[in-house]
Amino acid sequence: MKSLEDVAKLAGVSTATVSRALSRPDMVAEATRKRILQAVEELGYQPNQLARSLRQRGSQAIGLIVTDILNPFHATLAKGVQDAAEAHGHTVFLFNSDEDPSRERRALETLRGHLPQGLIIVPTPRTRENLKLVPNLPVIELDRSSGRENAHTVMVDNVGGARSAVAHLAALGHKRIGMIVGRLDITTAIERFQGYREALAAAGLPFQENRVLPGNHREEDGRVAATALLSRPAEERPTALFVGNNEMTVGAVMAARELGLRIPEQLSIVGFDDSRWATVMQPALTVVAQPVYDLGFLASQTLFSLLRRGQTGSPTNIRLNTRLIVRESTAPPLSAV
Amino acid sequence: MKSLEDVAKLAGVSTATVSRALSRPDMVAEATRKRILQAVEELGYQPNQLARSLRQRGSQAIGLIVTDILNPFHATLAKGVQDAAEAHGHTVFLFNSDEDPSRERRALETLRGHLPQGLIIVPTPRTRENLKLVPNLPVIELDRSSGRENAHTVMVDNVGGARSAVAHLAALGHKRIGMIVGRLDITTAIERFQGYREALAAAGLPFQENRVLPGNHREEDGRVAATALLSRPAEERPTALFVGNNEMTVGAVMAARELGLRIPEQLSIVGFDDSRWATVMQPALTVVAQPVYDLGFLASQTLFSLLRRGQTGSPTNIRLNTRLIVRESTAPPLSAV
DNA sequence: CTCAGCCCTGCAATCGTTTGCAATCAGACA
DNA sequence: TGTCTGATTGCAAACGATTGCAGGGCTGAG
Repeated sequence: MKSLEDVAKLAGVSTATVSRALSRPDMVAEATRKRILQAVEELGYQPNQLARSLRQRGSQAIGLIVTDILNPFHATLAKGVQDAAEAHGHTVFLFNSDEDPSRERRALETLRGHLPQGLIIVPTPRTRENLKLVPNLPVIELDRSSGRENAHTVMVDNVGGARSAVAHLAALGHKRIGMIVGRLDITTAIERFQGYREALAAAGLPFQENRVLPGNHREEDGRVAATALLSRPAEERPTALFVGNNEMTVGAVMAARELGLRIPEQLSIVGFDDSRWATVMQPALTVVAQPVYDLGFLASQTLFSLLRRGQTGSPTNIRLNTRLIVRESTAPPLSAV
Repeated sequence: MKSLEDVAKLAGVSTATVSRALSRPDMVAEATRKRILQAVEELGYQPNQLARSLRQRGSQAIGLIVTDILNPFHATLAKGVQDAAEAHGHTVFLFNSDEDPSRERRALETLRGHLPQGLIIVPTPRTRENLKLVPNLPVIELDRSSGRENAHTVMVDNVGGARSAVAHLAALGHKRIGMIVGRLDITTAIERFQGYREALAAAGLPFQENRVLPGNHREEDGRVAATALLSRPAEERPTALFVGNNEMTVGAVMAARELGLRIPEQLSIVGFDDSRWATVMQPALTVVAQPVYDLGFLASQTLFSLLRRGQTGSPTNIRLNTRLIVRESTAPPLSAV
């Protein structure tokens, strides 16, 4: 590795001048600068970020902690965040909490050692406490809320999205609409559940607790919950299902197939969050689509504008709209035909 | 942020002793160490990685550059790499080249500034030159080969995988087997293409150039290529298609649907690389499955054993086996029934 | 010709660790 | 008691950048 000193020697100046030539070009004379830049070129010099960050007490980096990088939803978030960060000349340190608060904790400890400028995090139920590890770090909460006071958040309109899904089912004539909801200690699940109930009420349908089952966001949970909901006698069985996240929807579809229920004739399904397989499967799935990439990109931008302006008084709270995409997995119930 | 000095003051020793108490416990007296550890605990001290790495001329981190983080294949690789790295107490700096050599170049420049211990990279066609930016860095090439001499590689048996897919089709009675191959400047595509030809030869089928079309690995390329191959008159049209990567397979399936070809009755399809939608779509897709997570995990492990032992003379070259999973998208051709 | 003022540049301290070397101290041994 | 050994500890110099301050040279005005 070449250092500032090598460049300085070659250009016949001091390291201070080289440093200035690179970071504050207007402070050094035209001729000197040219000479320095040439030396830089010749040696293939690249600044040592560690030394720079150490001296400046802060790196040109931000942290990103998602809960499941294998989920395309999170991968897309990560890409959005990275693209925006790159445009601001920052590096992203990506960590994976796997929904596990103790892994999240470790990620924060590691991250802290690298003196990031800020953090974007998809919270777990323990994020509130864990964030005490990084007391003065600007944080943007992404997709979910941790419940901290004055937190900056970038999320989608979960209530509205759920409402539109369930309203769609109700409009088709469904009376018995079930829901597979996520973990109720996570805000997205809570909000989607609320939207479900609001839409039922708006359609004049009764809310029945036994038509709702929780799951832990994984495919298998969706299958188990759907199997339970759909195994009941035909006259009680839900004719439509609203599923609270993408992975569980796969499970629900599989369960319906195993039970021999044809979609959409015998069962309508709406999922939350669009995905590759939702468009490829047959029948193609009706979903509440989220602007996932934008979510990540905006979170990143919000963080950077926060960094530029300093922490202003009032927190930023962004909600992006969802969009109902009606495909082939929803149709009027048999009885209504 | 607390520093070594804060801890030293509280424990009544010098910073040198604190440093040693943490990194080489046997060098400091039992009693002192206890006192220091308590001070560390009390202050919530966390070492500044930047200072440490600067001094040690190397960070506890490795770099990972993949070509498309949105592709679940790469996301899974990343998880494998990260899990193994974490087990070794290392951080992973993840970058995304998007198959773009100049982005790859920038990633390498950024990475270099952080003094990583090593690098795991999914090469692009320009990786050979780009790697000159990081002259002495231990590198593991993942999934593909860049063509560098003595490179360490961790890949799958692409030739064998392709052979098994095409042999399967031939055994079903297909005579006209087409292939959608990737970019022929990427080794995975070259090898899979080779496997395709070997299998044809082994089955006594002629190789016909006009049954093979290249694509750029994206869904759209698969659709275009498949449309071209399948639009020919029924008596020339391939009755089976082997597609060289996961994204393009989606496109091929879509194209077949648009052309009104029923799978598998009128067209058999085998894809390379398993995925979520391949199991969910109907008919479920027959695929050549790769041990993706293991691929990433092993690459990471290989890198760490390399770091421990130092660069030994002979390069490590690992090939993992693929596995043909026969589902519902392959059947005997109509003519053979 | 002198001197103020502006540009440009260099000196040297600093960021928080690690680590070679030297100093200190206690105990052992003759 | 004097010396030696070995275990602990501290001093101070790195690592490679940034930056406040001061100095040197040049310009132009008086």
